[in-house]
Amino acid sequence: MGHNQWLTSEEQRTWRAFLAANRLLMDQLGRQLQHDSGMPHPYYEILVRLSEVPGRELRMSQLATSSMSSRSRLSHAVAKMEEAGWVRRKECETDRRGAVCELTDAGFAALEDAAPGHVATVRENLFDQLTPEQVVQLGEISEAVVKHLGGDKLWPLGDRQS
Amino acid sequence: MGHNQWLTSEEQRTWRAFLAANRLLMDQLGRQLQHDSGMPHPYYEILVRLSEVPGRELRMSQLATSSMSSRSRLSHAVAKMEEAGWVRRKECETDRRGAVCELTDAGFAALEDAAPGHVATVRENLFDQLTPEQVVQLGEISEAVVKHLGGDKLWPLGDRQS
DNA sequence: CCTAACACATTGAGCGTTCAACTAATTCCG
DNA sequence: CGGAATTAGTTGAACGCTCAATGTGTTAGG
Repeated sequence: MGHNQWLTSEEQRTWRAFLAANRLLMDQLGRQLQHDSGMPHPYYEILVRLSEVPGRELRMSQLATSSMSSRSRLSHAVAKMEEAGWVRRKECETDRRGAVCELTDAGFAALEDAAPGHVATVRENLFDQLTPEQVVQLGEISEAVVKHLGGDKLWPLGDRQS
Repeated sequence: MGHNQWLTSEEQRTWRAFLAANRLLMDQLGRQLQHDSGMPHPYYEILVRLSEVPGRELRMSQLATSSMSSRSRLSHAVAKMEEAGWVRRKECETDRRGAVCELTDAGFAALEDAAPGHVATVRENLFDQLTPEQVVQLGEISEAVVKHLGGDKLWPLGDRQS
């Protein structure tokens, strides 16, 4: 692994602030979404992915990686969301093992309902606290981490065309 | 709240990278800790706080805020860690409602066992991917978020003496 | 071909977290 | 002082996630 065994004091400081910021931010986001829209944050992310793709449907596998879920997590989540009527499972034409997950109109509507409050929370608690340069910096830092953790296959993050 | 309703495209990009980085990083950390040391990441953080304080004991309430737990979460967590023998509950002398949580020798040992692997994972997946300037930037960004989210009362984060 | 290895997706048990409800002690204030 | 509001901490049910195991379809290699 890296250089020494321990963190420098600058790294320590950063690490602790990072942990605190993340937990506070994510807790806040989750609370807001759950309270105002009755969905946990990961479900929201799944709906977003589906809503952005042509046909509003995706193979379970691609939906999993693009929403950073394990397959298992996604299965459970889709089961719940199917009960809620937000999503529908279909068989895959080209691979009989596969399943395709399709966003329903009700699901799209739920997403449209949830989005404004969610975005406002993100803005208030993150972007309103940062300078424009810091927004860029945070993006670069995050992309470096994602790149290392194999998130290559995530989506346009690398911003080549498409 | 903030300016407009939506995020700029730069903010969008940053936000998605940030979400991906966080989930990938935290999942990795949790997996490593659980696998190698049999504890979830939040428990590790609690042990760390206790280990750093004189007497290795803290009021439940302070332990909760300093580890960014809800009271309820901490109660459940301490119950589990008490079963594991890592921690012990004592009555509070000055407030009969209160409880004090004390780190046992076994708990300290468990922490010492877990630390090297954990730190190595943090280093490999975060700090080794960043330039020294980015480490500073991430610290500043995180502190801005923490400050807004009322993490004032967390701990020396604001780096006044103490 | 036909089997062995692999990939897709689901399932259930176990666990940690949340939320709301609750007990009990303390503080505030008229 | 004495009652109301606040604060400390716990509890149980509901729920999402992880992990390991399973079923089933696909691909590769002898």
